[in-house]
Amino acid sequence: MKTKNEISKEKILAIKDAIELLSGKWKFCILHNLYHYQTMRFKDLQEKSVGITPKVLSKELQELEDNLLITRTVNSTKPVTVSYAPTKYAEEVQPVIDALLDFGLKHRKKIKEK
Amino acid sequence: MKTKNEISKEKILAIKDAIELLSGKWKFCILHNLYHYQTMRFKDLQEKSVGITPKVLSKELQELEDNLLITRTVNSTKPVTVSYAPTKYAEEVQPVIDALLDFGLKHRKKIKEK
DNA sequence: CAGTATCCAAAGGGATACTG
DNA sequence: CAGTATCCCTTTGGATACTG
Repeated sequence: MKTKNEISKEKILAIKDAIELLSGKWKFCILHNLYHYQTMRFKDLQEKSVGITPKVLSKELQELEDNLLITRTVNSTKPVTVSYAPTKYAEEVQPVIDALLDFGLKHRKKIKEK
Repeated sequence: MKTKNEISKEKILAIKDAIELLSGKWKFCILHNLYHYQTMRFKDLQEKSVGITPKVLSKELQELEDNLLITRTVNSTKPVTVSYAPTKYAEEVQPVIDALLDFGLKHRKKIKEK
């Protein structure tokens, strides 16, 4: 086995983190909707992400918030409403999405050829 | 809620596929090792992917092969050995890896700041 | 409206042992 | 050597009901 340039443990972890961040069943879908509408309430997200249950939606939103990709704002209305919006920082994931989309489209074609 | 350009169902699926493809706990690690060494045997992969069990390694390799990212070659030695190598097509995932790495590194810094 | 609580089924993955 | 077979635990996520 020949030896080329090694990739560091740090880099492996970084990639794993990035993958994990987008791996939830609905996470990408939520993120996409938020990019699209800019600001949405819990119920809006539930309706757009057809099939998601409140428990799961809540969990995924918390994780996205923990990762600083979205913000959660409580509005003093009656009854109280909550708005979710993508952060400025979330723009940093755009290149990842683009790369995933590009490869994903190619790959679907490729696999169909089999 | 304002309306911008919609993303198609097809695109959403493509992205989901791409994410799923890399989501296995060891898949990226295996792919990385194969890029690095070009060709490895089952046992080599097991040793380099510290902690993986043969059952899981076998499964992940099959999935990568199904997705045309690696090839599996049986060598007529005694005892029989098997070589795994990345395909030419596997180069197409490189931009995805790069984007994931780039974001992942930024993200790890960002999260530490919290 | 925006969640939380509970229960449950399926999938992912580890440990260990075995086989051609 | 290159896997398979079995068992089992943890995680993920769906269904349903309930609360401030």
